[in-house]
Amino acid sequence: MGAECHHPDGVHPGLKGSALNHALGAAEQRCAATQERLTAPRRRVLELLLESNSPQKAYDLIAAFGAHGEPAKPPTVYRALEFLERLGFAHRIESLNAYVPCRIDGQSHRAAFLICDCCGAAEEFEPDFTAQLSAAAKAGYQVSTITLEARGRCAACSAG
Amino acid sequence: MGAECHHPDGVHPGLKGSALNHALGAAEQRCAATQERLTAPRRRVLELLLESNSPQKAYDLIAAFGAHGEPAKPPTVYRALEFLERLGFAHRIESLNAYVPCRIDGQSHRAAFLICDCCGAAEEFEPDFTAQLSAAAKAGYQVSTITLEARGRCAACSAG
DNA sequence: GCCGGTTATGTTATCTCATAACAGAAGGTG
DNA sequence: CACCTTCTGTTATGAGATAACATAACCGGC
Repeated sequence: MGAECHHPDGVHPGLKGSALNHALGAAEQRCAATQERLTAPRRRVLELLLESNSPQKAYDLIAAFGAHGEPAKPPTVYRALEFLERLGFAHRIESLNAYVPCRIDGQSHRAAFLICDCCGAAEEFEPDFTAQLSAAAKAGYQVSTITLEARGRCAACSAG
Repeated sequence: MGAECHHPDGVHPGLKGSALNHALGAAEQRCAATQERLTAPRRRVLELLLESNSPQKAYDLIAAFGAHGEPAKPPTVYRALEFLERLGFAHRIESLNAYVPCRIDGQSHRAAFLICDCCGAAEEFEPDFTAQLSAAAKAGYQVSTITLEARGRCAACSAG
């Protein structure tokens, strides 16, 4: 998936087989616990995100949606993404116009990414926004969501 | 400019008259100091950003570009924005697909914004990325740029 | 069981955002 | 002024996202 290099895709290998089923099952459970429905298109989009090892563009998901190569209609996928983001199953990476499955347990409403400009990997990490939230409070802002995107080179690409 | 409310546009009033000319002059000087050229279209786009009190969409700039109502062609404005971003005169706000003039002196390569979902204001602040940079270093990343966008409500809209 | 509200999907069309590609003009240097 | 480099003008198209409306599935009360 590397845009500029041939380094291993590394960090998040993409799930398959039983690991994938397990992740989807966990999502079902989390939905059931909150009266939300993981319907077929939502489940399919989550599956596509989990299977992949790099951020996926909406139109990649649209193209890959059908089991036998038929694409989805754009609203189908955008609606599913909206749902998955709302429940914290997926994140949008603004600077890439792309989507990733959430790799961190729990629904934090906060996302932070290390994005490798070389291999295209996007690693989610647990952000410590203390400093920024205190700056926001000082300015009188009530922050509801906060995202951070750091661009650079991952360990493998720095070394290579 | 408020999307959802009628609060004062507040934080960054938008420059005009001599303040605007002064800001443009300062930009000229900074360009001259580094062998860069603040050409007519670049200067015009910077002027439009400085005049406004809220983040501007690219096509808003395109529409407002001409002195007598003639729009610019898209590449004209996008090229100017690219230049202004490169030199630190402007920032793109990813989550809005919009642009603001840099309100902080010096060329930091770092931007952080408090964005009010109520009145649409975007306030730039000096970020302290110590915590996140240390997390990135721990993961082996070499960070080149980093952006942060916090959504919420500004002081005026929280009060109102 | 079936009615009625609510939520989700299917479908068409369109809108917004951004860039590729290439020709020509302007600046700067020997 | 010849050359190279950078910037601009122009046409066309590609990528990303949503509006609007009709239909279908779910689910609670009765």
